[in-house]
Amino acid sequence: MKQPTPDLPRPTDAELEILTILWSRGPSTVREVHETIGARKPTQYTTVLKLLQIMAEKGLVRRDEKQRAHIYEATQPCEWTQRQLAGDLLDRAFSGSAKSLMLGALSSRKVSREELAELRKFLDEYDKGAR
Amino acid sequence: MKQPTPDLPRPTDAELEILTILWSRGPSTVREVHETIGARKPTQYTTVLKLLQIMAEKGLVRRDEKQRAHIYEATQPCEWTQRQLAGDLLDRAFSGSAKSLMLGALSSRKVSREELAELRKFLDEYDKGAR
DNA sequence: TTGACACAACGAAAGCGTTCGTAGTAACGT
DNA sequence: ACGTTACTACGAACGCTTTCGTTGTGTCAA
Repeated sequence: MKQPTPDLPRPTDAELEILTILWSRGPSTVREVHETIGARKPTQYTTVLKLLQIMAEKGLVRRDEKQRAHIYEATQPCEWTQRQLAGDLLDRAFSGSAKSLMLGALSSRKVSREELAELRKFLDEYDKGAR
Repeated sequence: MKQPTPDLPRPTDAELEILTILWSRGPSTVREVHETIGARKPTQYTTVLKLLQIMAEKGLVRRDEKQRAHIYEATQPCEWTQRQLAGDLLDRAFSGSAKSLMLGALSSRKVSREELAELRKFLDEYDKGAR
C-alpha cells in the first residue's frame, strides 16, 4: 500500500539552505554541514546543530544516532520539496498561473539560449508524456 | 533618468495576501481590504490595519491620507514583485535552474492543455524578443 | 450638543526563526 | 587516570510576524 505523503511544514530560509546541502552531499554529520555552510558565511557550529535538531522534530530530516556523530539525512527528495515550494508560490503569488511564474523567473535574470532551448524541449516532452 | 529600484524586503505571507488584494482592487481603504479578506477567513479589522501600517513603513505600500479613510496602494506593480519572488525562489531552491522550477510548478498540479500551449507560445515569443 | 459610528494609532502578547553560550558526555591519546 | 577534543543537549535572547484590545478622534444625524 501507498505511504500517505507526510504533511511537512514549508522549510524556512535557513532550513532550506541546510536541506540543499544534505541533498548534494547525501547523509552528513553536523560537522560536515557546518563546514559547508561555513565556507560561505561564518556560522557557529551549535547554530547548525540546533537547526538540524529542530528540523528533525519537524520531520524535515531524519537522523541516525548509531554513531557518536549523528548522521542527518533529508526525509524528502529534493524534487518533492521543490514541487511543494513551486506549488506554494504558484498559489500565493501567481494565482496558479504557471505562465506568469515562468515569466517572472525568466525576467528575473539572464537566461542563456541553451537554457531556453532546454526549457522548450522539456515542455515538448512533458506535453507528450501528459498527452 | 532612471529611478533606482527600491530595495524592498520580501513580503511575508500575510503581506503578500494583502498585496494581492491591492493589485486586483487597486487603491483601497482598510475597510475594503478587510472585507475582501474577511470573505475568506475571519480577521479583525485592526489586524489588517496594523499590517498595512507596517507595510507602509517598509515601503511595500504607500498611503494617501487626504481622506479621513486613508487609501493604500501597492508601491510596486504585481509583475515586479512576482519577478522578485520567482528569482528569489529560483536561487534558494532551484540553484538557478529555470527548467527545474518549471518542472516543479507543472508537477505540483494539473495543468490544462491550453495552459501548456500558452506556455509554449510564450516561450517562443520570449525567445524571439530576447533574440 | 450629544450620542453613535467609523476610523487611525498604539501597545502588548504570543508564536516563530535564528543565533549563540554553556553545560554535559563519550572517546582518545598519553 | 587525566586532560583534551569532539560531540550532543539545552536554554535563553533577540528580532520579526501576526493578532487583537483599547484608546483617541473626527463625522454625522437627531
